[in-house]
Amino acid sequence: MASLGELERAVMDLLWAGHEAATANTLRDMLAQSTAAHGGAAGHEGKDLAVTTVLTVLSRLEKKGLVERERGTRPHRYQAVSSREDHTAELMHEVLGSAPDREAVLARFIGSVTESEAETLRKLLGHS
Amino acid sequence: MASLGELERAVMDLLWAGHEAATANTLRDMLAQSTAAHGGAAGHEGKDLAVTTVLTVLSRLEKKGLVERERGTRPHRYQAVSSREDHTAELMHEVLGSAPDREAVLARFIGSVTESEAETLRKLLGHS
DNA sequence: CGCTGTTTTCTACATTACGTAGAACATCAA
DNA sequence: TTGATGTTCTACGTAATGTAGAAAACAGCG
Repeated sequence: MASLGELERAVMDLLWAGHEAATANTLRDMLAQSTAAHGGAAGHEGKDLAVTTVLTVLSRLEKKGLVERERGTRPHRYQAVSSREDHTAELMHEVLGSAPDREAVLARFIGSVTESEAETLRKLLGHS
Repeated sequence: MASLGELERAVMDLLWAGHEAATANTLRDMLAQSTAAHGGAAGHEGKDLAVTTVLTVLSRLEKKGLVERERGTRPHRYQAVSSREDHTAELMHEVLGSAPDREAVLARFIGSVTESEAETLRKLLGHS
């Protein structure tokens, strides 16, 4: 119960990137720009959406518990409930928990982590 | 591109459990039994499905690359392409890879791992 | 207070994934 | 060839998602 559609993900990416709360209009504009300036080939084309579309998506994300809004201000301001890192880590735990033999999964998982990441993990696990 | 429906998951669970290749009929029977004998409360009720239903699901799983079939034998025999552990670990990597700052995600991830799992990880990461 | 521009909510439709299975086609043994 | 058994095609219902117009709620200005 945590998969996102393409547009939903694009919106979350924006909310996660600019760490402040944003309005639907702001987000619509950002989605329209969506600079292909990454130097990469892939990437979302500049979608030119209606504000209502963005609002619908935001409502759905709110219902999913990923976004919360300030209702006080007039153009409501939206922000991610948790950071991208927290959310991703949570997702990883969900996936991990879906298997009976968690430790076996971890073994496979560790097997294909980059050395730098392995180093990070060693540090994090060091204490105790 | 890796989320499974309820029935798809049930089928994969069977294929992962009994490590041998199975026929659609066998799987249909297994799904019908689906012993509530786990002692647990939850669990899938004994679904009594048509064989074609199982075949459809198996085809879809094959298209998703999760299942492969022997076409030689007459009742085709189906089996999981990779073990549940491998598949789950792969999923975890997909999730992890979806974030820009992988190491930050790992930090959060490690933060909420059980002690026994942490121990496992230390062992696995032990030798530099 | 009523009008108008802005913002939000309701309602709606298209597309796709998935559960489900009948109809039609393929195959093999007798 | 025929019948039993197995597989593929086709199809429909439901839910999620992308998309947005219509309608309602508001806030400031005469």
